[in-house]
Amino acid sequence: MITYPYAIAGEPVKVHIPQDHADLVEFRNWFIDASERGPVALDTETTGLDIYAPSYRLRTVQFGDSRVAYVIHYERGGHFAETARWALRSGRKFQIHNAPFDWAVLDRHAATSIESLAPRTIDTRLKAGLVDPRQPQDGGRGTALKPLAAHYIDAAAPDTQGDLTAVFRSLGLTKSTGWAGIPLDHPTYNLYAGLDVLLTSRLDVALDRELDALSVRPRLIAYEHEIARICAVMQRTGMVLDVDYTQTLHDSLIAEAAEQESAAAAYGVTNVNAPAQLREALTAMGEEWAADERTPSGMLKVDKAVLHRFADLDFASGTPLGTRVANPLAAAILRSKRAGKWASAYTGTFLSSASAEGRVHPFINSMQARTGRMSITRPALQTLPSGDSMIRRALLADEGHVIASCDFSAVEMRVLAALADVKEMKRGFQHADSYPKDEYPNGFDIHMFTARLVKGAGATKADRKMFKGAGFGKVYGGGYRGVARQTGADPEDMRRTFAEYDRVFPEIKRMSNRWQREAYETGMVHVSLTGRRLPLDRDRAYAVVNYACQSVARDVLGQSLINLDAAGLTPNLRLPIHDEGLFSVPKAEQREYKVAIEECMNFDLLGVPITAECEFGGRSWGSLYGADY
DNA sequence: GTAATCACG
DNA sequence: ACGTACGTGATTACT
Repeated sequence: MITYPYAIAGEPVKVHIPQDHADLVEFRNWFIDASERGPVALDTETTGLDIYAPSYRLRTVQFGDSRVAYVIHYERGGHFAETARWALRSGRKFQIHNAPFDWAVLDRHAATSIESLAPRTIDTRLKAGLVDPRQPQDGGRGTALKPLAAHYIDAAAPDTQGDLTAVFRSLGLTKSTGWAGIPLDHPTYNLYAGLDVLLTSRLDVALDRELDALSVRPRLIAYEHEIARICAVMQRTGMVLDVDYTQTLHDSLIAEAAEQESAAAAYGVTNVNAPAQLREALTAMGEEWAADERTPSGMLKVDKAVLHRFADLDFASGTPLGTRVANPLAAAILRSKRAGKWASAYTGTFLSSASAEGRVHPFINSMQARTGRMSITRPALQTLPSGDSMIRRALLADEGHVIASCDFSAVEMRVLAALADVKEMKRGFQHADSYPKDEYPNGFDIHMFTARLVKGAGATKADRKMFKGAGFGKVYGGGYRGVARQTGADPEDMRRTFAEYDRVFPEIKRMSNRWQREAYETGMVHVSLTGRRLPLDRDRAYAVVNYACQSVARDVLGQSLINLDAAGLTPNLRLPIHDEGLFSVPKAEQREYKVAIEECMNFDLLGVPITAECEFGGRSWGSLYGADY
């Protein structure tokens, strides 16, 4: 046995590295004892983040408690791998920091399924997010192990990930090649691998104390673990990539970007992504900027809106306006930047992240934003272009299946009505089905309802648009000026619309004031309906309305995922997209699935019906956005 | 690392 | 008393 002594918070700890069969037996004996006393901390070291790539390897599996850690060299195979799998499958409880990552690794590379591990996992990252969800850039500690360990355990705890990159460099490796290339016996690598579980073990105890002191509901913690499991299974399932289509599209986007870039070069622009060059060339062509077309640092803006104006194109549709002479450079920049971005952010990542089986497995972070909202990365499948179907066309339902999308109808408005107990708004949602068909030909619409409430039966589409803007303003905690700026409406008209909105829905402002007052009294934290802690920025307390609505809307989606899982629909789930679930459904059974899915996504929230409707497409996701396949 | 930009709900 | 637009991820240029 190789042993590295260390100290955490002034207490001696040991990191053991078994070298032979006898050492592994010693580990087994420790594991039996330790796991009888309580949960054991678990972590893995791997070759990187591309879990589904053919060359991926699981290098070590670490187990530990507050005093002792064992680093099992899984990569050596034989008894080493066998011993790690024995412990993993013991049925014992584990503490993991950011469990979904290790679940995915162990599921694919250590034959231990997510379904087996998740019910006996405590994720310290989830717990930390329930204490304070803010990321470092928002004034929080973030939920990485390092800052949490520094705060809760030992301010001098090493930055095990960050310090290793320095070790990588000293070995002639980089941040990306280091994890695969560092020798398995490297002392720092092994010590830090062990420290991670020692810190996780101690962190769990500290977080339990904190959660208890803050009266965070145990039910909420359990709920988040369920959602994390469902999202981890979604990641493992992944989505079918139409590789041939994607490659062809990728090549044509690259060609388009190059072609338009050379068109721009004729005007002296050698790099369309360099704002300074664009400003100079466009100024030289006689273009002029309005006073508000400046970046926060005061430079002239050369964004999509400005370039559309110069190119005489409608911002939304991209069609020629005929209001001025179109600037050919602006048009070339727009086309080149769009094609270049789509190739690098979308088709390129699809191709480079696809597994050998031709599926993409995005990382789904089930609790990422400060409101608890989920995020999806590598690739960012929540942010694919929706105005054009070509990118979504690359992603397919399974063989013999079609894509289905089930999205909530105006969920944040409904949540607002429920939370603030907005009488008239609740009445509208409650009777949504009983209005005459000629009043709402496309189904009930809250914005038209509001317009009619104020203007009577003669309310127009233009009225609806104004009240829709006001509704969004309320949900975002904005004012009439901001909404007017965003929507292009006249500020004076919007001011009147806001006043009328407040008159028919007076509860919103009252609730906003109450929430803000309560937050000031209780340390700038709003506790949501589900018990989630939502820290507020002192100078942006008005954002509480948005946080409350966005966060409860997220929990509506979370509850839907749990309902879908209970109904056996997790194998069909593909992605959670804020107010929508995306599914792959057998082509011949659409009718049955529609009933089953909608059953899981329709429920009551404090007297307000939350409604969702399933829409079916063809084989590709793009079919829901106009593509013919 | 920060700023600017653009994609989404 | 007044008024505040919310939350993300990814890429590229630049210091």
